[in-house]
Amino acid sequence: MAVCSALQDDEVAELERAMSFVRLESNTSLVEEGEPRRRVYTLTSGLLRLSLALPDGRRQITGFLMPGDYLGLADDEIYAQTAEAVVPSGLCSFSVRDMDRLMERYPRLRDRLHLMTRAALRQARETQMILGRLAPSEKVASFLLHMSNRAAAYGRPESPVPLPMTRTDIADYLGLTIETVSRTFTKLKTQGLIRLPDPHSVEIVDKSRLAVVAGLTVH
Amino acid sequence: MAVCSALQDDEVAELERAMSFVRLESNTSLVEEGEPRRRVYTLTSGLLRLSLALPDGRRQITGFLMPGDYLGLADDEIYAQTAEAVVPSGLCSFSVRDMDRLMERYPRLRDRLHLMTRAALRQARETQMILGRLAPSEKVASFLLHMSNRAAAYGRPESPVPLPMTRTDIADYLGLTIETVSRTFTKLKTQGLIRLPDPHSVEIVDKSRLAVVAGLTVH
DNA sequence: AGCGGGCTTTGATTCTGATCAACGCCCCCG
DNA sequence: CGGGGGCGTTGATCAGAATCAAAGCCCGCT
Repeated sequence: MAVCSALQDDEVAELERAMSFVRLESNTSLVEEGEPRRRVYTLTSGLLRLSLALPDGRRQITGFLMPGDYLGLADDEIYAQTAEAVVPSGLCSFSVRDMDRLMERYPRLRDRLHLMTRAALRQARETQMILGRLAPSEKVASFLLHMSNRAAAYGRPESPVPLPMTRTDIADYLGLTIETVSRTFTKLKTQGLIRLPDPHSVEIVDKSRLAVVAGLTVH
Repeated sequence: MAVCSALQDDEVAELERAMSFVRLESNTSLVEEGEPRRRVYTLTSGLLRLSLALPDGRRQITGFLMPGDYLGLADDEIYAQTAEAVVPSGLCSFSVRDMDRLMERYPRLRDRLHLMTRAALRQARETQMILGRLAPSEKVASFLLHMSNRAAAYGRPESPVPLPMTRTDIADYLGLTIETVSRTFTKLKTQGLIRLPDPHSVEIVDKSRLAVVAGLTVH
């Protein structure tokens, strides 16, 4: 567990006393945007989507949470976004009060969480670039490379990238429609950059050409 | 100065010893994306733009810094984005080393900076929604309301909103072209929601209808 | 006062991605 | 075994933003 890696054994013991487990079914929500923030969570298994909603129902997914990621650290009085399970997921949860106490007591824990918040901010800014300035194929290509890198960071193979989320989720993450996402996958497949054994897994055939499509390298 | 508001008088004194001033002309850069991060800054006067660039020259402005805002807090070894002055600006600067020391010594300073980082993250996520899911008029309308609110937060009038940045900057912030930004301003003017005494100041005539256009209220 | 350049606005056209629509596939369930 | 629904793909059309182009405006400068 990521949270523990910053702690000594005795610290871990105390942390565990303050902690409780949650199990979450697919497509159920853990917290809703606007709810009072009472607990913070860390994902131990599965995948969550974080999203903001507009009054008329439009949705923007701001990110996907993978094991070791935190939820609720950047919010203040109320949660700023909704968190739902993409697949069955497990989480550890702490009351905000306990977590504050723990962070005060264990500077290394606090530092680690702050590092993660800072990384999340840098990530959010990268995403701003993707949303604001990339064409659809570039968006999808960089999404695939990003998911591939994250998988690799968890020691999983970087090539058959599992995409447990739906096309709707991907569209709402990239600021596209599902049709455009689907067509873009097809196009990348036709160009021989990826293979699509099934809709929820993508095999990256030509990573460097995919990086070119992503607009991250000069042509 | 915002940084000082979290400190006692004697703390302020120490802070000031570690600090140095920088003055920045319009359209000059303070730090460049990719440079080693040696100093952190706080803006005391003026306006900065933060941006990311693609190898082919496309640019995404991730935000505008106003007095009291910080620069370089979320980065690690290298700066993740470029910061340039929109208008002549003044900043206080600290070496990363000094700032780390100060944050360690003065928990209230550290907490305040972390709060600002968290707020920046929430802000970046709002911006993701704006970039990914809003139509051009909605983008421009919410940008105007946002600038108006920020002005109000600094005790300035909320209505003639000063927009010192160029149309290009606004376009690169909202993920649009300058033509679309310009046309959208004209449209909002025609609809009687705003007045444009000159290109760099916007008078908000009908705030509530502007909020409707921004997509933030149900029609 | 006249000139030049940067920024903004406006107009005409193009083109891409959204929308509308239909179909296929798969899985669950009766 | 047959039906139905969710999800994904594909196709046709449309709308709107990007692009291409030109002109206006406001400065500072000579």
